Amino acid sequence: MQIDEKTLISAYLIERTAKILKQSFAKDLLENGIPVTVDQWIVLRELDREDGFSQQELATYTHKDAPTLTRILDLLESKNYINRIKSKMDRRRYLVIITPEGKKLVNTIWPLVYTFRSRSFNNIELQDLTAMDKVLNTINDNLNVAKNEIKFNENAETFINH
Amino acid sequence: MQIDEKTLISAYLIERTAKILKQSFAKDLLENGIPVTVDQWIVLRELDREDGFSQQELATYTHKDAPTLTRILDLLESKNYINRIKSKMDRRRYLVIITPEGKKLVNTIWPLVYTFRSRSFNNIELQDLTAMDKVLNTINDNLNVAKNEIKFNENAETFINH
DNA sequence: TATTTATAGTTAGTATACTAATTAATTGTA
DNA sequence: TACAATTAATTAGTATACTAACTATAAATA
Repeated sequence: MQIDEKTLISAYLIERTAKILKQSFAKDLLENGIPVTVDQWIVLRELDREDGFSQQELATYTHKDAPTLTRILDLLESKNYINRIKSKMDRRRYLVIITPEGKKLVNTIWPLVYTFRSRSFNNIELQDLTAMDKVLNTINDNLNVAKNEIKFNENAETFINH
Repeated sequence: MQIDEKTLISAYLIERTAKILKQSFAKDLLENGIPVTVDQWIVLRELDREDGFSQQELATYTHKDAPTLTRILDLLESKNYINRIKSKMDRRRYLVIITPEGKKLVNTIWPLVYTFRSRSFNNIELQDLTAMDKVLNTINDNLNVAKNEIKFNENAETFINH
């Protein structure tokens, strides 16, 4: 097998696996009657970790753009899981706060996440995982995207889809 | 570092890299004045490889669902890159055909793809790539999705985002 | 053959990614 | 201070993913 064909399959696998990870966890949420989507969960989880962010900060941490975050927050607010509070320091900003109901929902979801993670990464050897991370980091470097990014090992939890 | 934290970072990297691969190639298309999106390219490329498929077959090969494919074909048809021809054997079906203009566009895009692939997979060692593929295949197996899938090495080209 | 069931494709509606434009408020500067 | 530039958030529009419902046709079966 030639290197070209090899990288083609690898790129396919990266894209396919990312899609499957998201779809599978979405299915888990649905089957457990969780009334938020995967992307809403990402935002809610971050707010549970620490709230009072401006929307801009929250967008950065969750790797969502401003318009997308606006709509996700609209949905979360209509379900009473978050609130927007006008900042007194800067009246252009809102501080985004998670509600008690939001915190309660987050606690319901975490066990599903842990189960999902151990299921998806079952039977994988640590040395292979290390090699994969090396490849993925290299691709990211090659595509010149890591520069303004928050370090992976500090903030992976705020972006990952589950 | 514990295994839990390790898998968290790995999952983050998979999802992030998939996103970056797509975004970067989309940027390449845009900067080169290519008048189709990445997903339209995926469909067009498959039709250039072999056309005359029904939409259902095309949907399977490109990993798109029927409504998504309908809309992508609508866009490609309005740009005169493909045509739908009513099947005489089964009048529910269309046969999807690439036009000469479509073929011309595909030939314009291929060089961008090869450049993109070698750029993104630069500085990567073959043994690490092999380990990564092993991990990704295991995750796919763990999430029970490989069963009805076409074998990766036969059809990666039809799905990959670039 | 008539009816039921299944299939191909489309349409409609929601959620998210992305770009561009808009509004309101703040900051920088002449 | 007045004006210009910047920033935070929203709104609007296009593209795609996903689900559900619908139309037309074909296949299965009573």
